[in-house]
Amino acid sequence: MKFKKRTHTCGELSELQIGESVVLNGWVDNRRDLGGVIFIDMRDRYGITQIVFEPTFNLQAHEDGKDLRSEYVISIEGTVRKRPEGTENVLLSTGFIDVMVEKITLLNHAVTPPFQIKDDLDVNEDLRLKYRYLDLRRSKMQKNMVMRHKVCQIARKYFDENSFLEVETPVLMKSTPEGARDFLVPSRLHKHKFYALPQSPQQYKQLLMVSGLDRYFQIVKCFRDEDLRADRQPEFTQIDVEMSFVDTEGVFEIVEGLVKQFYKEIKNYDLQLPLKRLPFKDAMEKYGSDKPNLKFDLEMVTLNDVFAASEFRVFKEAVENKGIITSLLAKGCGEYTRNQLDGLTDFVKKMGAGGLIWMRVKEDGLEAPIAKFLTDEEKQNIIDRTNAKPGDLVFILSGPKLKTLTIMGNLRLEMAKRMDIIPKNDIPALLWVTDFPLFEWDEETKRFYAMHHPFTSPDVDDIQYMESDPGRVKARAYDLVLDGNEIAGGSIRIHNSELQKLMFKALGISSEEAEEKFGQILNAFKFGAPPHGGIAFGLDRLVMLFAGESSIRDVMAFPKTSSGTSLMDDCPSFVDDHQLKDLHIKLR
RNA sequence: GGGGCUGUAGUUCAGUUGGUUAGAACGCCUGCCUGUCACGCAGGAGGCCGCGAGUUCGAGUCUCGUCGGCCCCGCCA
Repeated sequence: MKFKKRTHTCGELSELQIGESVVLNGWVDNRRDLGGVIFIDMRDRYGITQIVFEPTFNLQAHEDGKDLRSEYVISIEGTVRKRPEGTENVLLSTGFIDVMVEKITLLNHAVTPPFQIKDDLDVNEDLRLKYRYLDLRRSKMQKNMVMRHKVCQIARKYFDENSFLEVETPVLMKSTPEGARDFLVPSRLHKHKFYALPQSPQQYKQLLMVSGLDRYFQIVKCFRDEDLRADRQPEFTQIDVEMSFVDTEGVFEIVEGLVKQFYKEIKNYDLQLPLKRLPFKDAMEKYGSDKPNLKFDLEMVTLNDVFAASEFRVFKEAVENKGIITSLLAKGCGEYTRNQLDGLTDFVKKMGAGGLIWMRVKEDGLEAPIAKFLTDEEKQNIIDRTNAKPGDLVFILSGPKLKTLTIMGNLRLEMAKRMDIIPKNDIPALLWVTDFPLFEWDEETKRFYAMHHPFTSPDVDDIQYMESDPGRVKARAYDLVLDGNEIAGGSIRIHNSELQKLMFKALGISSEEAEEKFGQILNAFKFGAPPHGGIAFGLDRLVMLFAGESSIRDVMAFPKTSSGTSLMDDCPSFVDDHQLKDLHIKLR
């Protein structure tokens, strides 16, 4: 089919081109046939231009224009004309001109789409996902794709300017059962053996440091076979970074520079550096989260000392079991009904809390179901420590430390929503969470796991406790948190094979097992590994937050459903028997 | 693995206590209309009420199961 190359896109014509002959290619967006004259909004990625079919201007074009329908693909030749006085559309950048059509070429028909290609139309997400290629025609989705592209380009430019090399790492690699579940790929050439898709290029980027590449980055797909969430997909993209001869400060400096650049170019916002830092312990105790949302002012207060000698059984147990008693002050919520309080009790119980203690603050003190178990001094201390005023509500939770703090942290977020104290402005609440524990105790398997990953360096002062008291060892690990979302995480790594062996030992991994699973990295470290560290951004999450979306699906071109399927191409799917035979796989 | 929400024209939804022929808006089709831009006006087509059992004289509505979607907890080094 013959058609002319476009002279302009649908987003760029203005009064500057009045009188010019132009060619536009694009889609029929909206059609307004007034009988004597037909207006069509012609759409492409760049915008919308109104084209006009008028019989007095061109009789044949007007005849042809009658047959056009939504989403037809067309090429038109015409003349740019200033719109008549009073018919300008100020909502469109091209709204001061029309293109009077002289010739129209129909490039393709289109059946009526399953949903209208409009931004303000509510469509169920499953339908959008099934027809993702149509969903992506909507300008909102195109804006998101453009923003994602911009974030990548800003990162590439920034890293390039700072001497980072973009290096590709393998997608087929060895399975490392520490951490998330791997996606496995069966090997045809090697019977009964499997590749794994990377959860992150962690080991490769460390090996690149051993190679002396000094500064590496990669915008890279990662895969984790875990249950999904609004901000979690089985395959996702990281901006992966690693640097040699740096400590925590060196990583922070580079990352903060990048984040500043993001805000400058995407939000036109001047981010003040350095960013706030908060040790993990404080984050947990004040906000009940390792990714605290500091957009609003609401802090938890630990009350263990207040109840150190309490006779109230619940508190007494918490103190004796080295648990925690934490409180949250809900200002002005003293009038909450019993029904509301029961709802909040259910809320915390669902997360595993034994119950929720609440106290209404009155002029003459505390009113609460548990008041009779507390001394006057304890009551007064609660008021003083939480800074409660009459009309307020105090929540108290007690139990095992991390679990209880986490539940209170969720209650904090819930109360912030109910109290409507989360500002809707664009000012980012960015901070570093630092000093994570190196190890995390797992009740189920009764052993320590690496909280970050097994290559994370311990705090130098804590190495002495790695065997005797692993729980108190702090890691040189850090997360970057934006408005309550973890957008990046990293650490200074171990670069010494002896320390790495000690780490594996502390994790209960035998030297044989370590050799088998991580032999390459232990071996590499013997050959002069430089001190190094790095970080990885969750690109999807970052773009989601920049775009103001609440799901990363809306910033991914072809995402999966929350059960990990693709409604568009219907995967995962069954495969032919001969494929399985090639792979030496028998299904049960 | 657990909890919650959800499924009715192409789309978004309404549908009363279980009761006649399941409605609205948008979209689609036809006709009229020369300055619309959510064009307007007139007319029309369009339904396996996700699927399967059950209760009932009678089920979109009640019960059970099942499939899909969304959100959360666990999980996510």
